[in-house]
Amino acid sequence: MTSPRPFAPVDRAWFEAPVLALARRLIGAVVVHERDGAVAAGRIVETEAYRGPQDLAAHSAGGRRTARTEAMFGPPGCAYMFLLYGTSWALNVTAGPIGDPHAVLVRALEPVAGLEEMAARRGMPPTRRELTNGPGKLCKALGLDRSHYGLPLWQRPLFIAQGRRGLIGRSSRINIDYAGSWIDKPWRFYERGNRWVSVPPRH
DNA sequence: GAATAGATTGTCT
DNA sequence: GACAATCTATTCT
Repeated sequence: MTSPRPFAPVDRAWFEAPVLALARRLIGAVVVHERDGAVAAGRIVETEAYRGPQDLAAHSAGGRRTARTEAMFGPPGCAYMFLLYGTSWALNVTAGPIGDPHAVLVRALEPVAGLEEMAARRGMPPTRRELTNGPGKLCKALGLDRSHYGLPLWQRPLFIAQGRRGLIGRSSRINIDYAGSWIDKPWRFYERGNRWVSVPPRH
């Protein structure tokens, strides 16, 4: 076994794209978290775009700007972390120019490095889909939480690296029943046929 | 495999 | 005090 190829952060300009384009671009890219000399990383296989202030599914709907949503209003390519149901953290990549509260939710990863550490954090074998096939699960596997709020994703210790592109599909978003007609927007992107996608889309 | 209920806490009303 | 871009265990079939 050779040691894993080192991951290189993408350039800051890589994130400068409309939120839907960025959500698509992120499929196949790799999230890398370095801590204490250890690397945990996973290929992104599922994302969702959130485009406030118009999008009622976004936390920034109606231009709501609070301590929680502040990162969405900042520069693109930063981590917007938030807590779900009091139990799970979720990772978003901010998008759009400064002032436009857009973000891309990372919903599922295919583990590519640091498998043993991820398995230990999740308390299960690294071969299980449940290791990283959901927004909360992948944050727990990578060791991400509140402390990563607002970090730029073009530099260590938490960054995006280039990865192999796959065939991309799209569908409506998951678990946003409160969002009226915005439920139906096809703003979820995923890699077709990848077993780590959280909810297998019906085609 | 599908459906259901309970957990648990930061954020906002 | 209510709620949430979810996860897990449990109870069916």
